[in-house]
Amino acid sequence: MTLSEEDYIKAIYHLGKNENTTVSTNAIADRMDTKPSSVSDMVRKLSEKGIVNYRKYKGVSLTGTGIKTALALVRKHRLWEVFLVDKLNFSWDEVHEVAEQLEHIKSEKLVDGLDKYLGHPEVDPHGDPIPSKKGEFKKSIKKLLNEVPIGTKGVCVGVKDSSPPFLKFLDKKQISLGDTILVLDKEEFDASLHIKIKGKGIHISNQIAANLYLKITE
Amino acid sequence: MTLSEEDYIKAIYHLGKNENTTVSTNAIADRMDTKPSSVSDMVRKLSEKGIVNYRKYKGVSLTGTGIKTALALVRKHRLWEVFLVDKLNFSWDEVHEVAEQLEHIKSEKLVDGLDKYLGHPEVDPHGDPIPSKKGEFKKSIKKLLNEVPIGTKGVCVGVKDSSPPFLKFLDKKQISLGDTILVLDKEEFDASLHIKIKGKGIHISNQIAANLYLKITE
DNA sequence: ATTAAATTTTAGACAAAGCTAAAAATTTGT
DNA sequence: ACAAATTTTTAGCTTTGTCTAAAATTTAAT
Ligand SMILES: [Mn+2]
Ligand SMILES: [Mn+2]
Ligand SMILES: [Mn+2]
Ligand SMILES: [Mn+2]
Repeated sequence: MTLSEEDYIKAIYHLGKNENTTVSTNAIADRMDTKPSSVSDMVRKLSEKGIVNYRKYKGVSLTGTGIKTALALVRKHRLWEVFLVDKLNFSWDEVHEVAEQLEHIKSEKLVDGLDKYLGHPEVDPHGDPIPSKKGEFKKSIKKLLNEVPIGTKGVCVGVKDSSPPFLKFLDKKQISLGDTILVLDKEEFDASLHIKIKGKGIHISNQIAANLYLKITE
Repeated sequence: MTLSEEDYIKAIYHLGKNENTTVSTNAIADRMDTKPSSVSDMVRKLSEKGIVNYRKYKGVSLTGTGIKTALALVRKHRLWEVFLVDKLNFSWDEVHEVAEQLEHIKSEKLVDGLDKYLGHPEVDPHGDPIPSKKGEFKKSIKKLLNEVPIGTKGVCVGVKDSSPPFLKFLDKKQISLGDTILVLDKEEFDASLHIKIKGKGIHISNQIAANLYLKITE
């Protein structure tokens, strides 16, 4: 499998929304910053190799082997992201480009070793689940922090309100994207939340929570 | 710089024996498992890019930029080898193939982060020196263990006698390739050696020492 | 139901990196 | 010194992955 083929497989996988819905030529071209004609060529080749199902003009989807291949790549990509953040102190937004390269390194022993070394992590720094060696993984969903039940744990992955005052306020409260948040309790009076973040408990208003997206696994 | 170009640059560097002697087309082809005609093509291309000095039929050598590029690659290769052995418990002889891939990952932050994370190692698991970020590094030489002065430290990199009895004996003494050895003392009587290996001191005959190669830096 | 618009595929070219076979240059042996 | 052997280069082809422009197909609109 070439590097290029692998990137196409991943793109088809992600566009299929973790389901295995059929995706269009243009969608792949857009995502990969390439031309539709190049996609047509590659998709025909992958089809001949039995990695995708493809009928001209009708779109493309991954076969069984295709899905397996995609999951192995996603696994590698996300494990490397964990490595970069946990061990080399990369920040949330610096990991993707490098992981995009590292995911193509071919060595089963390396992936297994990395997985073990990192303590078999279940999610990457963006809160996305890491498929197991066998390709099993939990679904993840994105929700507003004020809408999840007490006891929920997830990764802070975005803001609804991106105005400077709100971002500045988050900064003051030391809440950053990529932080893991655990909902400890909710006040009945004003629906404000007690959460655990970066090891310590803090108290935030419902209004804040209503503007923070959490990625929750399972 | 493409992956292929990088591998050629490294080959030319290594064939130049860490000096910058001129190397032949066939030597490159042999080392890279490719055909001389392919080498001719690539060498012309690298020459046009200012990475090698090349006169037809007269051999090739690295330019200043060529050497800098080669050293950066060697640095990455050897840092990854340290990572694989120290952190993921790869053995001595399993690292090369994977490092051959990892050395091509492009990210300055990654290399710097890795270097720091590994504690700025000076030699790789084979006892070869790791160039600094600026391209400085110490020379290394290979000597028989019985020929080095007291106080010498190096990596066990090979045996002179590779007969089963000797190898079996090394195994019993728990001396393996890749081990770091420090010469503590030498007995005047029989020139036997007290060495430190794997943290503890042991005593070995001169005959053993005379069949073990040590790679010494500086 | 046609026509227009958008999407997708095909045809033809190109750059990178490799190969084989043939030609050119250099080195070696006598 | 000169023929033979070896080394190196060139010429011509192949594969992979990309592109542009044109043709084909599907979808949307009137
Ligand atoms: Mn990638
Ligand atoms: Mn991620
Ligand atoms: Mn390499
Ligand atoms: Mn090495």
